Amino acid sequence: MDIPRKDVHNSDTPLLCQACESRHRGVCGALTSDQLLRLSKHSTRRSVEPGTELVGESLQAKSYSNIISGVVKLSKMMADGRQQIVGLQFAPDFLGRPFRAENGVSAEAATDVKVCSFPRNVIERMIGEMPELEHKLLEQTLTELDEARDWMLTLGRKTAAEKVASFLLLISTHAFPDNEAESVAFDLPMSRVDIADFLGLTMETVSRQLTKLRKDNVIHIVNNRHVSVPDLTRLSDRAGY
Amino acid sequence: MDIPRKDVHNSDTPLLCQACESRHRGVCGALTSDQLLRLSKHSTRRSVEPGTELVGESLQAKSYSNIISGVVKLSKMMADGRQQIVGLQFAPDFLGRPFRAENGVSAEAATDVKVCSFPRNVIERMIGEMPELEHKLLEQTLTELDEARDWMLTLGRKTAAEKVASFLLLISTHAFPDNEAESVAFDLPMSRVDIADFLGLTMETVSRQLTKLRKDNVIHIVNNRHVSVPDLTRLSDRAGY
DNA sequence: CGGCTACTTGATAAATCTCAATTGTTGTGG
DNA sequence: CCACAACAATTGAGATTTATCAAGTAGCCG
Repeated sequence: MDIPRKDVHNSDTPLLCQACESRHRGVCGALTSDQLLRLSKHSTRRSVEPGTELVGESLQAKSYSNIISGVVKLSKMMADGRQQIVGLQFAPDFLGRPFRAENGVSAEAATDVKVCSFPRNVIERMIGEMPELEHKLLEQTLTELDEARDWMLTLGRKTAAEKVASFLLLISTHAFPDNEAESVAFDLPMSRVDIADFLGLTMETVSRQLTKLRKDNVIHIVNNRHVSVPDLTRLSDRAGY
Repeated sequence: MDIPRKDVHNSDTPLLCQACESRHRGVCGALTSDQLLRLSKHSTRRSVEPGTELVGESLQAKSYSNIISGVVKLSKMMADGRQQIVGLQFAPDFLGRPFRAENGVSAEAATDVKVCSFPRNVIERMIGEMPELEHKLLEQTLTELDEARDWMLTLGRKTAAEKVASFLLLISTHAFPDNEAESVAFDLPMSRVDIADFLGLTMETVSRQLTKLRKDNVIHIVNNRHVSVPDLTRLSDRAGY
């Protein structure tokens, strides 16, 4: 995106952060240059491929991350293998559960993902010292709670057709948060199986509903992943709003 | 209820709060006597009947509440009347969404409910001044998010039989948070229709699944509302855990 | 081009919903 | 205390939606 501008007045902002697309968004937006410097001493950036587990059993418990780009899926699994995706996270969301062991939620990269990670103890210390940081976290958590509850309505009360339309609408709005136009186009960040696991359906049902939307010209699909929506209002109607 | 007891050592704790069953739980646990005093100057207690709307269009936007006793259901409704209950709240939960207009969630007393309410602006000012209060809110919000995600798994992936068992288990554990015994008995806080709206089912399906659990001696029901569970492990098995 | 995987499509089965009738519970007035 | 009305819950039969199982097709990568 933006190339970092030289800024003498901010020469103490860490280089890594100057180049970060999320510098002013997400939790880092709450930090001063000094604080960023402290944090960046312990931060590491990495890019991961789709399918990489970011929180689970492996490398998670000791670190928190900011999502810089890409989509992360949060999911839960039952003993017999049934799976439910309980949330999608986009940049600049914060990844990781402060003050608590993860509650059986695992996080996995859905697309190529870039994250900036910090050790758990550094973050927790800073949270204790900086009310503003905790405030940002509360805001994000409240947003996630709203989204979770919206999705509960989708899972519990919508038909398969409405669910699939709701999913497409969700991706439309999150891919371009301030899109005002009536049409959009995007790549689906996940497979039919993942979509089914997010909607509480089977892959086949998802596929059939996509076909129906396609036949009704509500959407166009090329190469299975690329979707264009000529009229968001019509999609929204199909989603039950 | 209780008549406030005189307590010389806490003579500066407001009488109202001394008598409050939730004094040391929930968000008030974060407050000192001084702070409680300030808050209690503006607080009002009331008891409401089942069905009373606590947050919605009416008396909500300007106040927050602590639940002192009873069960509150949070729900969402679609334009055509389909309804989904997206959460249940028990004492000493905090009721109301700080820093934000309610996101289409309405709160209604499921049982007889007692609440202690505060004006919005007083709470928001205190939150700004007291990091500890915000921390408590973050903790509660994280807990609610965990519960919402657990329920998403139930809504999306469990069978009707597992859903009904999950509901009974949820009530069992929340009615007696630190029950260690293997059996419990309680009154259901809501009707079959409400249970169906919580589980994303119809009333008839809920009824049939309760009958099945009853015939299998996993539960006993008297007068439609009173349930006893002789063996929580068996119920838990039925819930898919 | 060939092989692998993801996706689509079709036929059938299973779960859940809908509609309708019946039973049970609670509260009221005599 | 009983009879009755009003409401809540159960039960049954049939319709509908979605899942399951089984091919078949398309896109992707060597």
